[in-house]
Amino acid sequence: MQQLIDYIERFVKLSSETINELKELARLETYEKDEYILEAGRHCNKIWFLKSGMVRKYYVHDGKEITVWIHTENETFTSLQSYAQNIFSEEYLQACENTELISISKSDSEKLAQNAQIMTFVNAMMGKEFSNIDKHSKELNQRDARGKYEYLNQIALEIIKRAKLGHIASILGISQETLSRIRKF
Amino acid sequence: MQQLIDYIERFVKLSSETINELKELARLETYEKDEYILEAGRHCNKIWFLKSGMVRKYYVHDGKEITVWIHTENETFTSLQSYAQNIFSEEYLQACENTELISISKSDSEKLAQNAQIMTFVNAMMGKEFSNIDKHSKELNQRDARGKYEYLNQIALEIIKRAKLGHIASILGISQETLSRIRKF
DNA sequence: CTTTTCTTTTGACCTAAATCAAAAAATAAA
DNA sequence: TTTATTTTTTGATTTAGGTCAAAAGAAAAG
Repeated sequence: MQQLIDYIERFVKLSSETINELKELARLETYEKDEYILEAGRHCNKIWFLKSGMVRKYYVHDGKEITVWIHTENETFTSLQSYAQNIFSEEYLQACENTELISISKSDSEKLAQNAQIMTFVNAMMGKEFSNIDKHSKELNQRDARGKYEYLNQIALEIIKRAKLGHIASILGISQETLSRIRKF
Repeated sequence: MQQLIDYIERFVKLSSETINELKELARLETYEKDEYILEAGRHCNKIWFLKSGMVRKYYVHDGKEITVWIHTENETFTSLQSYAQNIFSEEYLQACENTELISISKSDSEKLAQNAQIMTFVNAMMGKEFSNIDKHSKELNQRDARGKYEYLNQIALEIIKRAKLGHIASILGISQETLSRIRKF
């Protein structure tokens, strides 16, 4: 839990009351490798903080799994469209390794929304998340296969080091054979 | 101005006080074809509502203009990274036609932020904008050239009808020759 | 350990789309 | 209008990266 507090305090200093509130609302969840945190067709009503392990976000298009992103330690994530707009998720969230998460449910986070410190954090986090997606989509849409790989290597080394080749290739929108060839120069 | 109010009321019903507040803060801006609304290297401290005309958002990469998106009537837009994080914009906003905008400056919108109705609208708008970028990046990253064109044709017919071929091709990340060939089947 | 299953690499081939170049069409300017 | 400029189309050629198939390596299961 301290890990989550440290993470939030990189955005905003928390009072001890806020910390206590957080501690009451946050839940520890553990998942085995390959277990689902969220499946498509369900409502996503949580935000998660990744304590340890790795989580893959993907959706299915024409029967093929398209990996959107892979999250590693000390990141927050959710299925944003479903969470923000109360619609069914099109995305799956699956543990790629044994994983520990801290979750805050939507109803609970709405209680926290009364708290200005938490709102500052949530806004900063959302702004950052938004900027990231905006940036990634630009970078990945314009570069060639090697350029995409180098970009990912710069901004998300953990993914490159730990994720499966096929999943990385899918994030980049290239075939895994091409990625394999890029890797050995 | 009524046009902006109608637009907002698609998200949230406004009281007459809120409408009056809005009317005081909002400014009408007009731009000639090719004029800049925002240039890279400057801070973006406004949100705009597009009353009439067309605005292209682009950035420069390796000396080439990369068109990110083109906005048409009844859309709101800003240079989000710059606006949200107070950093220099990497994006240009340029009128593609003679254009009328309604602008609200950041300091003014922070006054409006005291107003719960406005906050509901701002959050809904941001959520929608976010969802759009998220969706577009997925769609455009995975499809082939024809698929990308068909996607844009579905979701943004105005762009297809009114924007220059080269700009559309740039949004899709394909060459304008390829787009020209796709168009005549 | 062996065997089975899953993942990555390698090779051969093919296709979508980029590039280069020039003509045609459309728009703007004189 | 005629001329100049910009935009779009068309053709020829090249190439990055996809697909298919099989081998090699690694991990998991027996």
